[in-house]
Formats: sequence, structure tokens, C-alpha cells
Amino acid sequence: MSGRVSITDVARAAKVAQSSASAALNDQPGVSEATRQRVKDVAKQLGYAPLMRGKMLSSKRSFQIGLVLERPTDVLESDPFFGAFIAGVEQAIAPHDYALVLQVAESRERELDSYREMAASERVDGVLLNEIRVDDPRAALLAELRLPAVAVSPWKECANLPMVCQASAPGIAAATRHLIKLGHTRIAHVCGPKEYVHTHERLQAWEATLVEAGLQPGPVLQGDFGLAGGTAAAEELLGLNPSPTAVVCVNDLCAIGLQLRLQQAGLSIPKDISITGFDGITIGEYVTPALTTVQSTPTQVGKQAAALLLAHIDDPKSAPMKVEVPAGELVIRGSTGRR
Amino acid sequence: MSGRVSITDVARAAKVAQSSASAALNDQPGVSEATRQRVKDVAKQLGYAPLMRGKMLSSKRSFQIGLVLERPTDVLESDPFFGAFIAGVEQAIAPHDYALVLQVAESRERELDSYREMAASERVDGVLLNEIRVDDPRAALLAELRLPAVAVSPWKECANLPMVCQASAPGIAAATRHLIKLGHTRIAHVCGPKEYVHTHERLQAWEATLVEAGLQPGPVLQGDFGLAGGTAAAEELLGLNPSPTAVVCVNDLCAIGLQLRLQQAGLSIPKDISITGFDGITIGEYVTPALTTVQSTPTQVGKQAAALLLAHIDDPKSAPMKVEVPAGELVIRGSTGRR
DNA sequence: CTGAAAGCGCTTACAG
DNA sequence: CTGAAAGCGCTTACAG
Repeated sequence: MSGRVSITDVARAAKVAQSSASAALNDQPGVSEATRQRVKDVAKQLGYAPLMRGKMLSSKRSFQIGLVLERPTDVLESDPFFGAFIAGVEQAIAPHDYALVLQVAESRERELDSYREMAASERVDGVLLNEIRVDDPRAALLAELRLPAVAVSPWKECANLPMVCQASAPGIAAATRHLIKLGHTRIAHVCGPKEYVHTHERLQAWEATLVEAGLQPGPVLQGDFGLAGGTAAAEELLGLNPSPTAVVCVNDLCAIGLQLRLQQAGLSIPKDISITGFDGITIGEYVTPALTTVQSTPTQVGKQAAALLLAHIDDPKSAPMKVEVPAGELVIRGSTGRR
Repeated sequence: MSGRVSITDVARAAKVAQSSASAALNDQPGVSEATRQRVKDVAKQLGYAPLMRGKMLSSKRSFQIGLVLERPTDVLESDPFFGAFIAGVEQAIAPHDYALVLQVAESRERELDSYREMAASERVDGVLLNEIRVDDPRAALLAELRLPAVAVSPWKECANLPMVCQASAPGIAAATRHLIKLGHTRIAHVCGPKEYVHTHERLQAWEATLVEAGLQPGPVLQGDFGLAGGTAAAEELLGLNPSPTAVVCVNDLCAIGLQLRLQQAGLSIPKDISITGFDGITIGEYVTPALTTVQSTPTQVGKQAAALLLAHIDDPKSAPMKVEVPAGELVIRGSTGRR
């Protein structure tokens, strides 16, 4: 009538030692096939399910990985990456009895505290790092804390942290070449905040592609990863003379913010100006004209990142330091047209 | 050189028993103020931080609450509620050393399995339920599992589950009255999927408000909580004769989908048709015209829900069964105008 | 107030 | 292969 059956109960019912029951249930060597099967049968019959707490304490693992989000309200509302990303994470960790712990930090400082607390209390065995910044302070902190971590980044490297890399450069380059092919020669870029590595990677890809084509890299307008940045860039663009005829934006929301504002100002897209985004969020298909963009694959990224983290938790020495996820592909829609 | 200091080390260094150290550090009665202070000093000096695992096992709690998301990719990309909601959750639980465990289910069945697993392994002490459905199977399951749960719902009740309620009816009613005041008499509603209680609550609020004003509740168009539903409703609306002159949508994304499609069809908003949304998501401010909506407060809801869950975990008998969060307020923008 | 002991439910050496 | 013991790091009765 206890309501809860422990491994002790299973062992007793199967008439084996607790250690044998444990080995049998965890598919560890050291028990005969017959014993294993009997124990498993008994366990199933009794409805045994191991309590994570016991397992955690004895195996000195938390069976959890952490993800810390900063400024969640804004970021999450605007980050289409997040939902698909954690779905991928879940796919990778669930089979290993791992769970995802989500922390929300209200500031950069509190963000670092979150990692410190997770490490100190060993609530998680490792963490995933998103939205990597230039000289990201988290890398040093995590090394100091000796907390396994995997960075998700489009950049080649991230301060010696193991990483999963989905480059955005090929997509940005493809978008830029697409515009060049359409006859554009004055192709601007709306970049993100300078602190993020994404910003630099995309900026460089845009620039390199233009240079390669023998074109002068047009103006760089300051935007961000949200709608507001696109709007601001639009204001800036409207004051430009000569105006660029095409704009490669750092992401979809920014592109949409730009497009909506330019349309409000009376411009016609793509007739007056062509626009490309990056991400492939749903609303890009709904705006008029629909947004030409690069479809990234956040679920794949999340899955690979979590899998890599588990590998590093398991054995840092034998785990790879870098996993590449194929870059997103260009999706051509109505927001881009002939010069 | 162990690198990790346990409560045993603290007790030894402070020359007290482990039990005294524990009581001192946890602010439990049974130690003198002098001892408490000494233990705390020693702990700080040694850099002691309790390991969650030990605490979990001995106190028979996981110090974690769970949240299961279904169909994450779509839902999360479209759900503006989520980011702000978990920020609120975090605000409530962090001070109590609780953490949020996020599960992602790929189907309705797997969703129930998630709860079963969390309960069986006692990975969490309780769960939060979002997006409550009519006759939601989760309510019965959680009762059966005896897993503390708090439902987040706009509805008056949820199958005997403790709940946090932010009614949407007042907001929908306000939006509807706003349209009536503008002279509209044929006011349609785009509703969500019938399975969600939100859908019914908002539908009823719209209907009751019209009836109260002596108006005939106009057509109800089938939509959903995403852009696609708004688009579909737009197609339906375009075939209507006479056409409604205003539409109350179940949420912002649906409203935006509707607006964009109607504009594509050549209609002018609000000249030809006025539109209202619900939620107050950022992009509603950026579309042209900006969307009249109801600003809900998901962070507050998350905070209250988590606080209520902790109260029920702590003592179900003394915890309230229902907490109300003030309803969202109408925000009038450009998408609504005079008939 | 204080301390020594037991116990939470598992897994991990270790001896047979 | 099998089992009895110890231990993971805490907290919770319980005795002084």
C-alpha cells in the first residue's frame, strides 16, 4: 500500500540483490540473461519506475542540461529559433533520460549568476549556449566552473568551447548573389547589434559576396534582430541618396520591419527596393510581398547541440569539438525582383 | 583539494553536527543564533553550496516544476505568450530554489506520456497546464497520478484543478463595444479551434456583448491561433454577402493573417473592415494599420500560476483553488475605424 | 540547543 | 554471475 515501489521491492520480489536488480534494469553487464529478464518482468509487473533523485545522487549526475535565456520577454517573442530549437534538444536528450532545465535571467549579470548557481548546485550536467557574443564572457566562466558546455554558433569557433555550427554565410551569400543576378548593383545590408557573432558573420558574407562580384559593398545600416531594428534601418535608408535598390537583412523580423516601414513611406516592394531576410519564420510567408529568405533548421541545430553536449558530459576526451549542420537554403519569394 | 565542499565539511569546520549545520543553513529552528551565524560564516568562507541531489533525495522533493509543450515548433513560433509566461514562472520559483523543467511532446499521446514519466520518476513536484482544452484529458490524468497541477485558463473552472485565471471576456467585450460605438452593426467573429476553452470563452463574450447591445451576432468564421487561420477566415469572409464591417478575432496572429489577406484582396483596413485582435504581440504595432488589440499580461499569469503551484505542492489543503489575474485592457490602434 | 544516527533510493566497487 | 555492504550529500526524527 506504499504506493511507490522501489528497486528494493523489485529485488526482493525477484529474489536477487539490489545490485543485481540495478544491473539488470540498466542493461549493465554482470547479470545473466535469465536474471535480467526475470528482474525486468518483475519490475514491469510491479510497475517499478526509478526515482530520478536516487539515481542522481548515486550516479553523481543530474541527468539534466540547462539553457539560460536572457531578456526572455523580448527575445522569445521575437525568436522563432527557440521553439524549434528546444524541440530538437528534446529529441536528443529524452532517450537518455535527460531533461531540459530552463532558466530565465533578467540581465547580463544575472545570466552569469544562473550559470554559477547551476554549476554550484550541480542542478545540471552541462549547458547549451545560444546567441554567442563577441568575446562572450560565458565561455570563460564555464571553463572556470568546469561545467560542460556546447555553444551554438554560425562562427568557426567559440573560445575553445565545443560547438555546433550552422553557418549563415552560405545563405547570406546566396541571397546576395540572387540580388546581383537580378541586376542590382547597390545592395545594402541591415546588420544586427555588433556584439553578436551572427552580426559579423552575416555582414562579412554579404560584403565578400559583393566584392567577389566586383561590386562596391553598399551602405551598412544599423538594425537588430527584431522589428524595431528594421524600422530604424528604414528611416535611415529613406534619407539615403542614391538609395540602394536592394537590402540584405540580418534576419526575417528585421526585414519585415524594414519592408513594412518602407511601404508605409510609399515605396513599392520589390519594384523600388528588393529585400531579403534570414530564418524562414512563418510570418514571412504572409506579408505582402512574401519575404525572400534563407530557411534555417533550428530543430536540427538543437538536436545536434544537445547530442554533442551529452557526448561531452559522458566523455570530453572522446567527443568531437565541432559538429556542422548544413546551412540553410535560399527561398525565393516576392520581396525580391529585377532591378 | 576535493574541489567540492559538502555540508559535512562545513559541519566539521564549524565544529557542529551535520544536523546543526543543516538547520543553521536552512534557517530552521533548533540552533542558537550564534551557532547559525558561525555556521553560515564558515559555509561562506568555504564556498559551500548545497548539491541539489542530496537535498532532493533526503527531502523527498525534486525542487522542480514541469511544463509540457505540445507541437512545439508551430506553437512556439506563434505563441507570444510563452516567453513572457516562463519569465513570470521563473520570477516566482527562483527564490524558492525551484527550477523549471521543459518537456516537448510530439503528439497528444506523447504529451500524456510526458506527464506520466514526470510523475513516475518524480522528476518534478508539480506541473503547469497551459492551453486548456474542453474536457481536457490532462486533468483526469494528473488527478490519477496525484501530481500537483495548476491550470492556466480564462475559463471559470477547470475540472477541479487549482487554476490561475485571466479572463479574456472583458477584453473581447471591450473590443466589441468599441466597434459598436464606432457604428458597426454587422460584427463578425473569427474563432479558434473548438477544442480550446479560450475559443469558447471569447466566442461567448463577443456574442453576449452584441446581444446586450441589441445587435444580431454576425457570422462566426473558423480560424485558429495562427496566421493561417486568419487567412482562411479572410477567404470565407470575402465570399460573404452582406459582408460584416468589423471582425473581432480570437487573437493577434489570426487578426494579422486576416488583415494581410483582406488587404491583398484589395480591401482597405479600417475603411472597408475594422479588425481587432487579442494578446498585444509586438508585430501588431508594426503592421499597417497597427492592430487594435487587448493587451494581456502573460508574465503576471506565469508568476501567479507558479506561485500557486508551489503553494499546492507545499500544502494542498491551505492553498487557494483559484487566483484571478486582472484582465487585459483594450488598446485602440489604426485597424478599427468608423463605420 | 546540540549531536549521533538513520534514512532518502539508487549505483558502485568489492568479495565470493 | 551473484550478493552484501558502502556510499552519494543531504534532511529528518530522536535522544541527550
